[in-house]
Amino acid sequence: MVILNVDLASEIPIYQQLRDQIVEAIADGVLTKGSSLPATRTLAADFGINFHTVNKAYDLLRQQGLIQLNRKTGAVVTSTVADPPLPAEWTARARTLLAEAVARGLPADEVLKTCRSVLDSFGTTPPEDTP
Amino acid sequence: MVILNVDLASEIPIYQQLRDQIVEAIADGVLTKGSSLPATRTLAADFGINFHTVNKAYDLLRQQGLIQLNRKTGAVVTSTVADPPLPAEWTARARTLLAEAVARGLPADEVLKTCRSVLDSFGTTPPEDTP
DNA sequence: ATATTTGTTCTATAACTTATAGAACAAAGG
DNA sequence: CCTTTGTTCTATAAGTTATAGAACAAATAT
Repeated sequence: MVILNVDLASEIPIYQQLRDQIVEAIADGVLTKGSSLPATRTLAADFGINFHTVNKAYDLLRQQGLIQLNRKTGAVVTSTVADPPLPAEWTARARTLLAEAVARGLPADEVLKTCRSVLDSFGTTPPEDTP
Repeated sequence: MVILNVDLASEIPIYQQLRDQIVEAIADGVLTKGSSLPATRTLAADFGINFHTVNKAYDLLRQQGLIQLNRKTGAVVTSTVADPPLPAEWTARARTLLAEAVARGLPADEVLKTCRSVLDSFGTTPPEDTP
């Protein structure tokens, strides 16, 4: 299973950390269509957190169409979103993030280069063996 | 003064909305070095919010080196950050945001194109007349 | 020197969010 | 039928957000 971790000292809520890491694992190709995620109770036990917290992360991912939740068989990565336009909310967050860099004085080209580096880093992690 | 607005129904905390909008105005060139921001009490009165809330937004901006707060003369946009490397936190947020797009199935080139569009949109808003 | 304006600090309350907790239910596979 | 998994309900506690009042201090204008 892909390595997830939880930083209890982080300002980012735990459920958000889990969701973020799973999204990044999908983008990385580490998790692909059909990959299973650990059960909510298992992951909770692993991290010493509550399974409701894990469930909240999974439910976010389900709402975003990235995973499917089934009783007994558990959480599974879906195929990529069939019609994946970026929501307006995504663009708003991108605008804020990029504005922060530009407001700091970085040239737009350099910001774009950083984004390209991040995008290029996806897919370099070997996918896990799906059982 | 640059148009700020507050959406009380938003999930984004009020102080964060104000901070985000000011950052974007700086990136846009609408606010430049030396531009004044409204006083905390003035902005609070304009929006029917508490001046402590506005102060929290201004304090974030001050911590990020984007504005300077002076008693009596108020908040002023500083020159761009002298040595503006992007903090690791910025890159982490970029990674999460970009991962969301890629996880949805968008090709990296298309995501990059969207980022470029956003970056290109900065600076197209005419700067305000600084009094 | 005083008044005014602005940010800053302190204390306090209320509502909401996050995380936890327990219990139970329901679906599904072995 | 048992086990495993997600789902739902109710509840509490701690932290965050926003508000509120009051006061202080710095700085400018008069």
